[in-house]
Amino acid sequence: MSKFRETAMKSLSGDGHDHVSCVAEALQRAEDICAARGARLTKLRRHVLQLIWESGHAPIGAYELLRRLDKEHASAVPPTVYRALDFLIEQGLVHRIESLNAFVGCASPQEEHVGQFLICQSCGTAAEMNDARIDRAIEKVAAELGFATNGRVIEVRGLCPACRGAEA
Amino acid sequence: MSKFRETAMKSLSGDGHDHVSCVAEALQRAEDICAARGARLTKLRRHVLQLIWESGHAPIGAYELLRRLDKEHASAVPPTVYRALDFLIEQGLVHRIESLNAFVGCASPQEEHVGQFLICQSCGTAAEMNDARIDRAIEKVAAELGFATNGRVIEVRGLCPACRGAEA
DNA sequence: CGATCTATCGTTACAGTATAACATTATAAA
DNA sequence: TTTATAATGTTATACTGTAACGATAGATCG
Repeated sequence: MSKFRETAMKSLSGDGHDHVSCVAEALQRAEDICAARGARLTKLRRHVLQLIWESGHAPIGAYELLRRLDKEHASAVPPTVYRALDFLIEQGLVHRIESLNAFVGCASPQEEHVGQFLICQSCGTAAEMNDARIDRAIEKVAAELGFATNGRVIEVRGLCPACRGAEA
Repeated sequence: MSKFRETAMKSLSGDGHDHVSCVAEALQRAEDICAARGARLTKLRRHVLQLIWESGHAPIGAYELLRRLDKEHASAVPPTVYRALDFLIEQGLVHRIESLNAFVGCASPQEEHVGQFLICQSCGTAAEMNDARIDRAIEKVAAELGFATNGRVIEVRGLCPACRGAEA
């Protein structure tokens, strides 16, 4: 398994990637984190989080979530999903990918971090780098200009190892 | 003048910032670049570019451009402005700010670069860093993961020196 | 020059993304 | 229980972006 895939699919089970367990683990982590904070991971919010993870490490749009939610939640409308997303993002369980208007599960919700993503243009997989060297480089340049940072968007497009190999 | 302002307002005239000249210089640069390439900077495209620069180093949305364009161009509709933006971006004269759905004039359209922005949440000013150290850090991490990069979004939110000072 | 080809622009319609505002229900706290 | 607060339901609408096709204007070539 490539380092890219390892990074994208952090909660891997052994060598392959058992995505069913991966989703289950992500949901369990979310339960634990919310319980510890007294935040309410309601049925609806949990369902949205599950759909995000079931998208398989590829960012998914709000309206696609809405379509999938609709199957078991007839009253779902845009505010339904956007409010759930607001909560999940606030709790650090989900990241928004600005360049795609889409959402992806956070790989390490327990740790403080901004999101730094590598996004494959072919398969759609997004891997969270969260590399301190990149953070430091940015902080350094910002500091040199007297700029106080307060959040950032780091989204790198390109091709993951698997899709590079598969090219004609 | 702070380094941030110097960076944001690269074509500064002396110590202060003569924005009228700044806009004129940006338009002249664009004329030159397009002429050299045989690209057609039409009246419409030039007008949109001018409106972007007249926004004063703060990113401006497509529909706000449309409203301003409308005053002298009654037939303007969304495709009018989006097509002009497509051209300007393709020519490297304008950058899109993904996290704001907005557009800003490129500070150095002659040089090859991706856009790296510091964006003040208070005054809206966007400064282009284009720092090679940040590029290198990102390329390094991507390479370690076997990821071939092909474009990126680097947008740092925060407070510029002037707005930090002005805080209560 | 006139015919032709292509890029640009006009025009209509619509798709996709996101939020405001207020009513209702469920949960927690007193 | 009563009360307060958080969450959800509901309707409507705002904002952002594109598809598709026709009309026009500039370039190219005989």
